[in-house]
Amino acid sequence: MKTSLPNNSLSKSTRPAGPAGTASSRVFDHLRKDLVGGRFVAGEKLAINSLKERYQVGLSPLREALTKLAAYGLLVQENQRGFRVPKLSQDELDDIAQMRLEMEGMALERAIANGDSLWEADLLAAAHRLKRADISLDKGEEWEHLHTQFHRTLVAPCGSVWLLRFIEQLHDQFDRYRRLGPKMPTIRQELDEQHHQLVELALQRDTKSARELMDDHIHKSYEVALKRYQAHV
Amino acid sequence: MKTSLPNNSLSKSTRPAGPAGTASSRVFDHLRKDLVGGRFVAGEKLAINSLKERYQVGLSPLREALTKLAAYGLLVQENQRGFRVPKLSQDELDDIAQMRLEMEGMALERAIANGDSLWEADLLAAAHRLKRADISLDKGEEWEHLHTQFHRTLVAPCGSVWLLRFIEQLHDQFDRYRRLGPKMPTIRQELDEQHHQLVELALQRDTKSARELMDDHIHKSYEVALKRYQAHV
DNA sequence: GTAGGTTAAAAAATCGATTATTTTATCTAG
DNA sequence: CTAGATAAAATAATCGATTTTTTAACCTAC
Repeated sequence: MKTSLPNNSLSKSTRPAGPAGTASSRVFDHLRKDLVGGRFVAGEKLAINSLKERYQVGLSPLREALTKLAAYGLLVQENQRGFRVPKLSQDELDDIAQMRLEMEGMALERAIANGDSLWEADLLAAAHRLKRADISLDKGEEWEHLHTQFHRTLVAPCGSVWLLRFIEQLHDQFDRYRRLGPKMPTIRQELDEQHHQLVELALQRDTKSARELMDDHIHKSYEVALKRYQAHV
Repeated sequence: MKTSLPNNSLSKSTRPAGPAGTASSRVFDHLRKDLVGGRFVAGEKLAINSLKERYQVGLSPLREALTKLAAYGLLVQENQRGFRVPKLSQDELDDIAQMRLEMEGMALERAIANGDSLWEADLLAAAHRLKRADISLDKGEEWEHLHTQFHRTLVAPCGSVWLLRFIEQLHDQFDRYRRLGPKMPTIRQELDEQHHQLVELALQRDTKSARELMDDHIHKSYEVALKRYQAHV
């Protein structure tokens, strides 16, 4: 039972829906960002007609995007009564964090076992870009994007398409909590320090220490997210 | 960091779309069954217009269902060129099986730790129903449904909504391979034997043995699925 | 006043037709 | 013949209007 590498995903079809994509995929991307970034209040019912204006699309592509987001877990769909933003709860945050612990730990170990020198280069690059964005005052979503990208790169060569897929989904869910409230540069830098240590340990192929650090990293992030959630309620 | 219990899911909104559900959710359920049951050939491009007739719905609900299935991983959507049934590959089968090993093992251990006496009763009932369906000649999808139900019950009290969700998704994916070709009652009974042993070990709270058996069970299923895949190619 | 029922307004879901894009078939120049 | 361009057909995506269902407002009878 060996492991696989590339193949399908939500991504190929829907993510890089830049200027060329369909209306549906563009709204999907946009809404996804907005939901993860906390631009809707948890529990809120979505008024489809205002979304139509907000995102400048017709009903059909909008509904398709909402449907997809519901299947992905960023929305809840109730038959005959539309879509709403999922509520937040500590129980769920705990669940998400614990799953991240298990799955990203597993993925990191495998990535260290499989990753080649191209990966090493990508990793260094991703960490560097992240640090840069950290220093310069963050305009827009730049840091968030690079942060996501860094974690993605870290586990990319784990060899399991499904594991990567689940991890991505969990990240989106986790960020709904972590990104409550305003950004805190102090914490950001503290976590960023760990990012660099992670790269070091990965390059040294020190699986055990890397995993321990990853656990710690997720735990720290969890504490941040939890504080924000509690402050937010 | 404790664990959570109930909450959201794809299920609440979309699964129990019996007679009352929307057209979209009914087609979703139906298509999901058909895809998992292998009634479409892997790689095939779906002709939306024939699906419209086959499932007796209009374009909008049909497209919503297809979109949702793509987000769920049972279809692939390519911008501007519709939907197709994902290809099968041994790499992917290996990936899915390995992920099942990890995740269902984890879930089973947690379920044994958390499950109460109601769970014990449910488990016995589910195993019994499955055995009955096994004996009587299988008309329709009865056995498949009870089998799914059994495995769902087994891990139900694991305490993680997300873990359950991922496992369900992996099961659907796995079944695309396992259910290639005609049903084999012999193998079915052999696996069913393990189901009963699993119940026994779970009731005894013998975590270690239960997990080992679960690993073995998944491994056996994997070999069945692999044989079918190879015969199918 | 309040439970139960009726009606009006709002929202969700679906349909049928239109528009945009891709695919296939056909043509033409080299 | 064949590569590349062009036109026609097929398919995908989107729009606007209609139908269905839910929600809210308003009665009426106890």
